[in-house]
Amino acid sequence: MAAGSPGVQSGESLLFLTDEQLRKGIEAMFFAYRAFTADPDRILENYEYGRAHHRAIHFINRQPGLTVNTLLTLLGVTKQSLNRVLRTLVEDGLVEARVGREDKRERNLFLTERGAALERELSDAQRARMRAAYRAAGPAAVAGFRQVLEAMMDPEIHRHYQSIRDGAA
Amino acid sequence: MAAGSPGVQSGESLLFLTDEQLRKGIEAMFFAYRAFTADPDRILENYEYGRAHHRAIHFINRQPGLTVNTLLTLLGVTKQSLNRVLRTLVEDGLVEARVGREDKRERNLFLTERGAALERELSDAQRARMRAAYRAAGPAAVAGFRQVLEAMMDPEIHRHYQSIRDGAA
DNA sequence: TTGGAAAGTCAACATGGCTGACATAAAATC
DNA sequence: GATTTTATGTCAGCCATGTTGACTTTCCAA
Repeated sequence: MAAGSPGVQSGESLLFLTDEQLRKGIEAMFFAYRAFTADPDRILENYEYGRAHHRAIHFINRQPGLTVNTLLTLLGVTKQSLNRVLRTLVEDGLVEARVGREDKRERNLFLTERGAALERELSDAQRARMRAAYRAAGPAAVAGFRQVLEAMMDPEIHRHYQSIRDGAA
Repeated sequence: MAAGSPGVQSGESLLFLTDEQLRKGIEAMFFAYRAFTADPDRILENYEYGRAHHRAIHFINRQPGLTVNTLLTLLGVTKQSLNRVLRTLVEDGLVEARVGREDKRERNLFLTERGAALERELSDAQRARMRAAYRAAGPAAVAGFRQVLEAMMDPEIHRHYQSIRDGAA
């Protein structure tokens, strides 16, 4: 592993690929992600929920009616983990799981009014921080931010991401 | 909460601040961070360690001789949580905790050769993904990526980040 | 009608957060 | 010199959330 050696430079500078630059990116990801989750986490403490509930609520709001299996793929956890979370959300009346119309084995997930209210509270907080960061960095930086993040995702997830990226339902 | 209304546009377009754009950034952060941690996590499974050990090793490698308290601040966890991790790393001979020279209450943390070897294995894997993403996105995008992440951090952590950003020791 | 997929459930376990309480050593302060 | 504060370590226990494995129910489709 040729540490820090960007190799012979072609036309464009490759200095942005040094180990030093990569390390800065890695640390920035760590610190930024912690801030990114901090606001919703604080809100969730007031309820009896955790980050896992937030994620489920987010994607159900995003694609109302999505199946458990789809949600499983998006979240990248086991059905047992997800089930524990979904059960409490359904019991508490934040999520409704309707039997599928075409395939009755499937469950289509929807937020109730209460679920939507919590989703709003959580995403308002998360968006506020993101908005401040976007504003501070400017539109060109935001474009680069998204480009790098997309290039970092696992290809299969990136396909999912793209397919839901531009349309709500 | 004026959902999606960027308000009256001044000279520069504010379309990048719409809720839709923010939502894409939020989801991109989630998916990218998962990929970001996936490679080290896979390696750590072979040892008996977890993500917490990785983080400790990373920062000890970054600032050899740093104190437990400093590490605590960087990681943002309780001393009990960190202690559990540090104890196993010291017992297993990956980390050395030397009594402070000036203040003997302090412990200065260093990686042993074995610790440094694991650090290299982990960061090589993490850098490989980051490098591929950087290369795919290009230098301008990388600059924007870092800008947005820095703007997203909590101010206090951002100060820490900046102070160690450009120098190794 | 039967095989297999989708979903739900139970049990058990690991990791890594947390709090609270307490111990020790050393520095700092009175 | 005595006291307080600070840095660290440690024990015990709790919680959230991830895991695997085994099993059941439902129901589509061959």
